[in-house]
Amino acid sequence: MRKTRATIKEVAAITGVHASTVSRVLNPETRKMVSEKVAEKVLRVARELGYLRNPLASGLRTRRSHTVGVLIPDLSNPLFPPIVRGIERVLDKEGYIVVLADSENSERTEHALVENLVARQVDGLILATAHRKDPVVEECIEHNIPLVLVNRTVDKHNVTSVINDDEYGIRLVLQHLSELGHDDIAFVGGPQNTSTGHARYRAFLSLCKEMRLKVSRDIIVNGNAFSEAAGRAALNQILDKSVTPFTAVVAANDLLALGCLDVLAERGLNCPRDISITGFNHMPFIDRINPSMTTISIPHTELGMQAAYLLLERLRHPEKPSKTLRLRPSLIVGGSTQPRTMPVKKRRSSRVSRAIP
Amino acid sequence: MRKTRATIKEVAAITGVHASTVSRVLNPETRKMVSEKVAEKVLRVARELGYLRNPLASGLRTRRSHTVGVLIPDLSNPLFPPIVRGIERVLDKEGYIVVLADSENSERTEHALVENLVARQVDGLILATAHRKDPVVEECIEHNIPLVLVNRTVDKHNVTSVINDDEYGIRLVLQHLSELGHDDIAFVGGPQNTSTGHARYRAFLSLCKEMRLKVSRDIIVNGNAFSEAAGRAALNQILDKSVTPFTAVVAANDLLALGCLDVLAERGLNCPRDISITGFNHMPFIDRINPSMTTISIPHTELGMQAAYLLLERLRHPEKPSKTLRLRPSLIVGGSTQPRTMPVKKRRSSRVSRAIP
DNA sequence: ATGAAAGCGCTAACAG
DNA sequence: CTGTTAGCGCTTTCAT
Repeated sequence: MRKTRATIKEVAAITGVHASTVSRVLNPETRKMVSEKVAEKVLRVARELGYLRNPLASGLRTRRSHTVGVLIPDLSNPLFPPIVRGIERVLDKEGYIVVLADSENSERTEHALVENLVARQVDGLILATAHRKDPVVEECIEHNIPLVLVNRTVDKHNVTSVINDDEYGIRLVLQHLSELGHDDIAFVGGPQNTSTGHARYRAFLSLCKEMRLKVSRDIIVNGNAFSEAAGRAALNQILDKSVTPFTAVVAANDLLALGCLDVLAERGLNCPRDISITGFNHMPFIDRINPSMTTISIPHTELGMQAAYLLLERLRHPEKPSKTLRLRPSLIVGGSTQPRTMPVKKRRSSRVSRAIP
Repeated sequence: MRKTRATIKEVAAITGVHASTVSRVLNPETRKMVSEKVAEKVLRVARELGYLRNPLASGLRTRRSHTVGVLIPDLSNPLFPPIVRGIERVLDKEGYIVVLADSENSERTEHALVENLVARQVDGLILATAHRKDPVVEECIEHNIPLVLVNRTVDKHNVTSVINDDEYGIRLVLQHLSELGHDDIAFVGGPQNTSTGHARYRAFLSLCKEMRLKVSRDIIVNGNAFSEAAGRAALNQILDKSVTPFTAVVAANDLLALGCLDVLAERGLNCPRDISITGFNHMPFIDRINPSMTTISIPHTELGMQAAYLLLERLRHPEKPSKTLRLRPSLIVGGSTQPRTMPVKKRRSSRVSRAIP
């Protein structure tokens, strides 16, 4: 490669044809308009010169940048890297590049980033940041920007999205606990302004009913974040204020579950002997902690790949209706759950011992 | 925003000035060439129309895309997300966007990705993929692409890079173990074709000498990857073939250390009672496993941020000589290390018990 | 099947 | 200070 890259014009000059012919050859869609002979020659010269199409120039002309923006709330949350990877794997193969933006969980940042991406003519956007009511999503819809949500949905609009089947995940967890004999089950949920937090909470309520497990509101608390701190706070609240005894805790996410684990340890309770805990998400290395976590494994990479496929489809057929893809998770059984051992009487006393640590 | 975005021309027409004047106003560098009055008017109109500069067009003209490519070998390795985040935080503030590419550890992919990025006129590249001899790096240098390496260096060229001070990290680890009374220390290293693997290995050797710790080649094995499997293989090899007893293992990375932990458990040895283990990198959640890992915490986000700063500097002053920034890590003491308890005699017998599990 | 010409939106000389 | 002009590299009518 030389200091300044070869242009279509140079290829044309050397081949002895006009620039537009070269353009036609180099563009798969118009290749057939040119005779075999000329095409071959052009291709040869282009290769010799190490010609690379300048996407800025062609994008300026065609208004397509072959660039996709991906917005992530927090790349250091282990949930997202595999999603990004899945997205990238697909998009790269299709000749798109991925512009990654990490909003660091700030909605203002998010807005600015989207604006920036749109200014840069991204062909479409994949958002992993969406809340149930999300102004940024509204904005994209208004401006008619091809959009796919991943791991999230919004309430109002019917936006194309690919998500985990959270109800099915909660079902797996409850079935597992139920088979182990648990039927007084506490719930430590996630923020209700996210579709995942909401869906898992709703699923817990409705499935408990369906499976004839007791539902007691005082042992159900939704945290304000998917974090260890929120998990600690929620379980502390339950243990301090509830009157209903329980033998298991369903957490809406592994981080919440870790927080719960801490609380039990602090209060001298043993997991799983005294209380079983389940997580959700199957974070990397979550099975290496002690006790290893019983949790729900979500196909994150697949989530990303499907999101990319859906976006490509949207780019090619913008008129098609949007749809939601739900991927099935699976249960990972770890050491954090075990058959319920304590008879009802004992549980009461144990509850007291928890309340007065 | 309307269907089609406002252009500089429209702003000019409405304001009653020429397009170039608008351009001058909108460009910070040339703003002062225009009178206050006109500038204000232009700005107002631009805001009203929701004007956003088209970076493709300006990039085509100026040959600067304000885009930076970031190449990562494996985003699902928890090492990299914080680096990417740091890069992004800085670059975003400076008006650059980050095109992320994950080579999935394949050199061919890496080559293709770089070519693609270069074709797209990225202003510069940050590579976290570099090997000690790296053809892609050579390529970038040849083509004179502003380049910064992060977490890696190459042997041959003097490429701007920002890395962890691995020697200092190993020093911290050895000091810690030495203070605990260990002086027969095994080493499970990483791949020697990476600068990190190599540096930690060299540091281990030289610092053992400096600190008067015994160095026995039969309890020093370098794995072929920074992975749990490689760690397992290496420690198994040591335990099966070595004759030198040891009371501690220094692993070049947390994943390797995890593999070592597995091997000990399989062989009925207890960490830290029988053998202390140290990791390197301070992976998220590594302190939640059992025993929690004594390891070296690397300022990953800072690594990324500094890489971004160095790249910006390179873009603005390409003539300045390249330099290497070394960031200081710190020691995190966990439960995987404890004072050496076994007297020498006992160690021998314990070695036998390891060899015949 | 190919060439000519125009223009995507912007910036940079050059005038004035 | 501001307008004129040209052109970045490519695609796309429209002719031929």
